[in-house]
Amino acid sequence: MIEKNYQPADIERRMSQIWEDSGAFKAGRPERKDAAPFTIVIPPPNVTGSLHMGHALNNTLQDILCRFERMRGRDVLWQPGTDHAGIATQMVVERQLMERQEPGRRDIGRAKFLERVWQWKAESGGTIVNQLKRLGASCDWSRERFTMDEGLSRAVVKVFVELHREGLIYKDKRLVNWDPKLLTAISDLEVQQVEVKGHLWYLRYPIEGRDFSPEDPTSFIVVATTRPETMLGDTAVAVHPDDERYTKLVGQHVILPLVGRKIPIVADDYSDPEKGSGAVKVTPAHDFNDFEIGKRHGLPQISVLDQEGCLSLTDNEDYLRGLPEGSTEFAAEFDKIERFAARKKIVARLEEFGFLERIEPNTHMVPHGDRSGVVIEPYLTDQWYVDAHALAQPAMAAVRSGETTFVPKNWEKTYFEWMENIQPWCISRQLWWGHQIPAWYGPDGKVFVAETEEEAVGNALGYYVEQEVITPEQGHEMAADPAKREGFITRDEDVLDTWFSSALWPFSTLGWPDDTPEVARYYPTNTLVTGFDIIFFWVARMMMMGLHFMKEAPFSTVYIHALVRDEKGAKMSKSKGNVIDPLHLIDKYGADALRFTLSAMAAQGRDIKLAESRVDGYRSLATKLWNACRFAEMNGAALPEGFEPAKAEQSVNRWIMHETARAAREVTEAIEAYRFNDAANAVYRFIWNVYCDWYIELTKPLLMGEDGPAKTETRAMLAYVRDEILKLLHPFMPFVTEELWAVTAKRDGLLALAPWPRRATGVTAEQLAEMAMSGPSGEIIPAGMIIASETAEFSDPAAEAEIGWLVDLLSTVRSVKAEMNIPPSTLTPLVMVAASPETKARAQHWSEVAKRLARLSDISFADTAPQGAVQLLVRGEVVALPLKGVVDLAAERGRLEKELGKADADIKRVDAKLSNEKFVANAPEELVEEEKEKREAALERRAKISEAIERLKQAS
RNA sequence: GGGUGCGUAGCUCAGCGGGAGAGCACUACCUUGACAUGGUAGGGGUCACAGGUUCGAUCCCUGUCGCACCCA
Repeated sequence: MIEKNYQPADIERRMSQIWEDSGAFKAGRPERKDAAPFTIVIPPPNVTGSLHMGHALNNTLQDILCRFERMRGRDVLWQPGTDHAGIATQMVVERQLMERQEPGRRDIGRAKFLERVWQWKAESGGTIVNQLKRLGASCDWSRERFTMDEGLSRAVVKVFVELHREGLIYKDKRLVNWDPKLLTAISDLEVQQVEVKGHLWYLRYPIEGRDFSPEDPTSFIVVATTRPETMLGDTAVAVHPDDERYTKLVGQHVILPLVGRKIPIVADDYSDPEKGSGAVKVTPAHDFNDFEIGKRHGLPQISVLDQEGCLSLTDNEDYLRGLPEGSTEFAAEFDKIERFAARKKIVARLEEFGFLERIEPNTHMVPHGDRSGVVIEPYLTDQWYVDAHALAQPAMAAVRSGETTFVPKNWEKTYFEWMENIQPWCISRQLWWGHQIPAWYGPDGKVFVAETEEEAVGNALGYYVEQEVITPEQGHEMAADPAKREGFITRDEDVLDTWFSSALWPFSTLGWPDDTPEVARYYPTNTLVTGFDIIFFWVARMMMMGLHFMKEAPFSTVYIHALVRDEKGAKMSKSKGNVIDPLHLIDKYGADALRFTLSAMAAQGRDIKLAESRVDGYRSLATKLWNACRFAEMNGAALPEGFEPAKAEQSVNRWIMHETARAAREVTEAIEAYRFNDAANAVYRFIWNVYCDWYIELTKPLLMGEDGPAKTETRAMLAYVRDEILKLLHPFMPFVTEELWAVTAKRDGLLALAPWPRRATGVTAEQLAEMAMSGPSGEIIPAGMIIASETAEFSDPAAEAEIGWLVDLLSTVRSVKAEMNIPPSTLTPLVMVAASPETKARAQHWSEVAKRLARLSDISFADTAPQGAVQLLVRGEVVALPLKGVVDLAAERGRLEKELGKADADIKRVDAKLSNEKFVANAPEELVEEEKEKREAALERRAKISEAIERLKQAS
């Protein structure tokens, strides 16, 4: 029995439980061992995360694909899990310690702190997973993975060691994006460029050998900078080689103000003559561009800041090297001043000595850490790098060759753009939470990389014994006792970038590096579904690692979906306060409504501006379906064993079969092409505008009439189409459909595992039959369901023409009656004028339906329209409503003349085309034919309308 | 500065060479045998602007204006 009201919250809770208990989403179902696998790995959300709209969209689309393919009989693995989110997680736990007024991270030490992180993970790490379940994500939850799992960690170590052995991972001293608050390097992609109203400071650098005077422009060169405090680390001044103002100065030197260092003036293209003074200061240790200039000109790199962004001068050998006498005083005075305070102080000092020419307001982009929010410092440090350039080559080739394709295709351009300009990937992070780098150092700093500590220590001790740094006896002792080697052999403290482990996700989750059956069966995966903002994070890196270690690209299709924005089109962000919480929408409208909304709006290549009213609107679809199913139930809808819908005799039943087949085709093809919005709209239209609006209305007389074969057939068809609808809608609205599936008939299996109305390509009819016959627990499924999957090719143009005529008739009559202001309660007679035998038969057959739906008292036939009747054209034939007395004849004449005008306009337009020689010559033949037919039809219409007007004249 | 995409009904969006559609909102009417979370009928758009290509442009090309995002 179907409940009276549709209550999503209740249904969703129950269905989640049923899916979980039945193991419906488990990959590797025995009865599908011969079926083609379909694999998707979830882009693992941060373990600290909670569901936002982006996740909701991303996972809805993945779920649609998975449920669709599962119903098509494939062995679906949707691999779920989370990533350990190094910085984010560490911050969460540190904050927690602070809030609880417990000792901080550094106080309790690394081991203890990591314990706390794991403890946190056990308590709160499952939030997002549970939220995904609420959304209805049909992942194989039994296979859930975490990037810090033992298995995945082994994969990370193996990959690191192998890449290191191949020279693709190395240690280097380069500039990194340094977060002075979190005290770690961060990735380019974790840096947000923020527009800041700053200044451009114009500084006078005295030219060597001339007497500096602010009054004498020949005694100095002016450089413009947005970061005056870095001037302490300047090692050159650059001018453009073609800039004639400075040609003579190239090769000369300037004396760095305050510091006293002698630095060269070099010619470099980087300097823009149009900007500032045309001369720039070069600080290789504090600016990415300057770093490159420095390399081109062999300049020293002088870092003047410490990890926390304070000036570091007194103990700084690089800084002090080559400075004149007395400069230590300045160093002592400015040492340890925080960078922004230092800026003020340095500018003041420069001004005091006449080195400051002027200050201009200047709006520019300043890098900020997206976690810490502080200004990021380009900072010179030793870090581990992956040779991304080398790994990118096969990754690009795979896309060029079509091994992997992007949908929509234009994202390939973004992918190539990024891959071609890829920089070495800095993978070390100065954090505790993450995969600690498997590298050990000896006393001389020599590095030993190995998969295990034993191996690394063994190698190291062997090496130092051989080098006679230690004796063999010492070596043995140290090997046996970690305490003895402490201080001699030390492990690298740093951990790896979270994305390093995420890059391995498509194969590490399947059990690699072990040789598991899952790796063999499910790799490479089929589709990756992700947002474009993650192309760089994810797609690129998984492609690199997948190709390098598995020799095959990790997925054949990358579907890039839109960003979900607020209804005004702004990106949702906490700071803007425009975030729409998907869980709030789920609570309010149900997960099904949210999912349907997101899919209906997921047009390719376009962002989703989400308005809550749309969700509300699509909830109505669930309600509508609910009530349609109630109607079917109340009217004895039942699918008898052996029912063959294709053999239905009633034209309305043949028509709905025709429409069902069409809908199934549309939905299937749209999902196959990742046109989720088209698929959603097709199923929406079919349910509401075909099944509910017409089929149910047209069959009411049959269903409520006397028992007989026609009624039996209609009851069967009502149930049959309902079931097909439940299937077609299931990927979009899994909860309500699964519930209705369960309550509308005695079923032998879940809807989630029922066969799709159209056969999957690559699955034979035999395979399908086999799958259909043995349900989840081996039970037998009625034959009707097998037929269901076979009849989707059904087509019946005759039935379509008949019902089409009926629909036109009813719509036209209703429209005119409304226009004439005839109250719906007034029943009026209808006269078919000079009806063809076919029309006459149809009219007789459908008279009861027509009378009810168009509020008619009677249908009769005549050779001519009665005097003073309203005359209508339905598919080329005249239908009259004798409304003499009810109708204002003048108004009716006005209406007809308007119609006549329309017909005339149509004829004129078509004539204009057809009389255009160029059109007839150039347009496709069938189009010209079409136009001719249009002309004929319009002429005929015009004649009938004229006739009607004549008749009306006679009446008045 | 470079790139990508977008300006279509009051709002949110489809469509994309052959006289424009949906949902919501709006108007009128309807407690008709599932559904008022409903039904029926309707109003509403020089498809941002200006050129060009074409027999024909909302759709293709160029430019302008406006908006958004990405990368410097």
